[in-house]
Amino acid sequence: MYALIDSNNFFVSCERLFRPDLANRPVVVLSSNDGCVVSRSNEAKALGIPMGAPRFKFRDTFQREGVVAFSANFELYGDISERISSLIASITPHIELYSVDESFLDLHELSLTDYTTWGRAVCRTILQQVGIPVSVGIAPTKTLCKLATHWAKKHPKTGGAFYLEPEPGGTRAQRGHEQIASGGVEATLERSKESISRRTSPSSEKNAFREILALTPVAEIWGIGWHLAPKLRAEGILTAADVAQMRPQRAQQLMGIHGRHIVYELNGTSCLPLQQHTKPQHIVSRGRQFGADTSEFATIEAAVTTLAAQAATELRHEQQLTTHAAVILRTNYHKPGYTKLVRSARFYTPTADTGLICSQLIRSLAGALNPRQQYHKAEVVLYDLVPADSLQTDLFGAVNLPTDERSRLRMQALDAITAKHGHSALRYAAEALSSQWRPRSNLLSPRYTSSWDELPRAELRPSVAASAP
DNA sequence: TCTGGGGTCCTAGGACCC
DNA sequence: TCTGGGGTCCTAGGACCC
Repeated sequence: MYALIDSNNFFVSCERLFRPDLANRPVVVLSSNDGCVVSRSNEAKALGIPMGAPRFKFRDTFQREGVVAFSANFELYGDISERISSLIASITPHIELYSVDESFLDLHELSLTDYTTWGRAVCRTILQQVGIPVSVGIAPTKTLCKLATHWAKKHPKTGGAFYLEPEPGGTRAQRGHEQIASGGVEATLERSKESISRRTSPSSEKNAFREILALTPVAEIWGIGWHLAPKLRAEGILTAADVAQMRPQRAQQLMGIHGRHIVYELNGTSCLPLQQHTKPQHIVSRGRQFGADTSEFATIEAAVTTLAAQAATELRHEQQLTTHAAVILRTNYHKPGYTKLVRSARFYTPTADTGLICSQLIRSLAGALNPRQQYHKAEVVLYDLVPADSLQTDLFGAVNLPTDERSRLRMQALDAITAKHGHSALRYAAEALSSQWRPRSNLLSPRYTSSWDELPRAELRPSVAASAP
């Protein structure tokens, strides 16, 4: 049995944690450059602001409805996320940290008798100790946990937790392959939409499983995205109940191996085990859209150096080395004549040296830039990673060992100084050539929990306290 | 005017091996 | 009816997640 703990409107909830005055008001958090909406409070959702909405298209709504917008404050969200993770780790060691706001738990060692009561207690504890509202879904497979969590979120009556119990034998064995009802695909889709909007809760506990599957459109199933959903609908497969009744072979034909897994998982057979130990990454990348498009080399050099330095830092943190780095410059995708420029560098001795990676990438870029292009975004990608403790070098690598050792110690010193004195204490000079490229984030909240200068202040005034009733 | 960032995995096809 | 069989590796593209 698994549980999924999923924070509600996570980024917005983090902002509200320090701004209780924003409760019950429409609040959104924006992406980099304050471009798109990436998190919405329930009030903002109710105003019809969709996920990913470009801010400029909803400026009127924001103004009219008094929507409060924030630039994304990832330092704050990361810190709050860690607090929740460590709280969950005290419940069971069998955890998969799936994303910044979601964790799967394997419940087999907890010997619970009442899943729902346990789930509600988890919600209360996290709300009380961290201050973030979460939803808990409990089920025998991760895919069903997702559905259960979704249900818990949509229905306050659940108290934030929902246990989704499959019927014994699964839906497929009992019902066989369903034919599309008369009237064709379109009519069936319409009927299904109607039934979804009309009904909000299953009529009885006994039939809850089948009904919830029948009320879940295919696009809401974990693993089925906006590309596959129309393909399935064209086949007359409209809901999770329909997917659960597919032949696994057919699902694999339409959706690849994931499709087969989804069918089994919806029927209560687990195919996706808990991934407790994070595997080493295959790729490290850092990219940013510029605050304003540019063709100036110095600005681009500063951007690429900064991004490469961030990527190299992450690489060292992961204890890996790269043998292949690339820099990608793009013009604006939304403007005619979109184009990109890719240059790469190879390292015959694997490295995580910021200076080496930066200088090679900048060198590869020099002369390649088209001065008539307005560049919109830069990305640095490090691939072909190898563990830092493996001593694989090229044929002549042994000759360079003293150099490599000096590089390793240099990076160690850089990381130590950064850890003690902050990101900008020690930088490569090219980073400081220009800050023109930096994205806008004009609506940034303070880093309440991770910067001494930005801690919230509380003042106790004895006179006020004394005169209060 | 203004449209995010950072990842993962699978698949098909081509080139190659004996 | 039935081109030999059984592989590996690489890449580009496509799909997904939050």
